[in-house]
Amino acid sequence: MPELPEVETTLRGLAPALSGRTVCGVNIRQPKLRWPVPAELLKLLPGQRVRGLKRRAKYLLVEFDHGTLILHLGMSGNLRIVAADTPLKKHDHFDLVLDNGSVMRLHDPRRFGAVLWHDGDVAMHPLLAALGPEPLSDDFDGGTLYRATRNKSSAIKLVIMDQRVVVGVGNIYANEALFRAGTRPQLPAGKLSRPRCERLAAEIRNTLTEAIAKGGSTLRDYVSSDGSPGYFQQDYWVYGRAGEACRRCGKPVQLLRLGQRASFYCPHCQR
DNA sequence: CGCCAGGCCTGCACGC
DNA sequence: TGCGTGCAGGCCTGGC
Repeated sequence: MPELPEVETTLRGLAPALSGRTVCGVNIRQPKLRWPVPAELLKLLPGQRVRGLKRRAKYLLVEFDHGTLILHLGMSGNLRIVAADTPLKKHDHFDLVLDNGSVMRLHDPRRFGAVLWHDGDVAMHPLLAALGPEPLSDDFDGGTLYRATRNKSSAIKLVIMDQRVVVGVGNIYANEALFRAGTRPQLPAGKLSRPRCERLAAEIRNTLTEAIAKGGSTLRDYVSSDGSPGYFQQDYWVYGRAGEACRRCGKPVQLLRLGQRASFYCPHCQR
């Protein structure tokens, strides 16, 4: 499910349901996710109060007094708040049972997601320590992107998807931001001029911001038992549209592979 | 049946 | 010897 906008939307849906609540139980039905779900959570979490919920890149961080629960949705995960008596579905792997009778439930068919625990400064966790700037913060702008791309021969699309350069840009929004910036995904990153870096950085921000705004309209889905992310209903400029007419110029959208990922672009609108 | 899918870590081979 | 780089593989299920 997630790129950054989906994770952010999930965060906003979960925060009011989780903040201030005390955990009264944990269920680990399937410990084999991306990494093993630590069994110590069964002892650690009950009795602890949720201090707050944050996001770093595509990680959701549930802060407790004695540490942080790190959640990642992988390719196919979602988190919902459900009533305690909600019947289990296939691939409902993990529950955080709260003191008000509700449950935060992780559903993840492909099991590329993660549930981890860290005490101490979570920013020092090995998965988080090397992450680059948040794209919607002041730490990321055209200058950041310009410096990160100097002397790089890699395709610009791979560079903006590199979580050390900027976090949260997945395959869909990388394609979309590059279209909006008029830049071909395969262009060697080091060839981008300063103004083109400014433009691309701005379009990354715009693309993600708009996607979050759209996700907000489906927010209720995250705190009820059904619903799907707004995601599938979105109209993309190029993503998934190989061979179809460019929405701007009408010429066919091209497909190529970069770093084993499908990449879509319009040869006329993107240079 | 084979291929594809929104993520991301690891390991290997290569060229400079 | 070291780096940057580009791949392939792996973890999984499900849909076409």
